[in-house]
Amino acid sequence: MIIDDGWNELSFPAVHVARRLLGSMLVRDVNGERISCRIVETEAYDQSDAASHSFKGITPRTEIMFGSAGFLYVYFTYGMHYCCNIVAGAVGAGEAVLIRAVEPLTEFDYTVMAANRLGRQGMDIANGPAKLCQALQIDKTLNGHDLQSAPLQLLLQPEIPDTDIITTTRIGISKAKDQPWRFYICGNPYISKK
DNA sequence: TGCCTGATGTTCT
DNA sequence: GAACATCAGGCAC
Repeated sequence: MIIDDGWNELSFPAVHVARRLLGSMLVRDVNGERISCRIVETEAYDQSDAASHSFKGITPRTEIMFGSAGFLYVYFTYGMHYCCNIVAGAVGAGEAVLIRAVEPLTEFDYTVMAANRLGRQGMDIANGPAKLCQALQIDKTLNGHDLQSAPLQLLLQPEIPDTDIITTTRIGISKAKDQPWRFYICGNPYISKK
């Protein structure tokens, strides 16, 4: 099923896809409820990148990253957090885009996400890769999930103008820190703090 | 506001 | 056995 004519763009390089995904929507069905949110911050990773899980080649964990674009790569980190990526690039390229922050679209979405975050309030309910996974109840059971289908769908939206996108170096990593591969929507209050 | 630290499981060497 | 694409709480200033 083709949701959007732009879907094929996901097989472009991760740096392109990371920008393209800004403003797109994620729709999550969980516990009989539907949460909709907008992607406002991303980071690109590819195989040439020492900070990327794919840097050392295919392992049982990273094989999803080397698969088809448009699938979800979920990994567990720091013993207590999940982070989610959208696979990008050609098959075998080992590229992905880390979703760092989303914003709820409606009051209802905000309420459900805040509840998933154990009642946390304000702008920090999903402004971090582990936070948004908690808010949207994304865990390893969704690793390898096709984002064209429920219970988690990616809906591509018209491209955000370059003038509204801020590009910076990535945060929260120890290797390849200088790559300017973090992107967020200018002025959005839901992005990460660092 | 900013720094420090504890919590914790998976992955890889 | 160490590293890790993190987060939240506590403390000093």
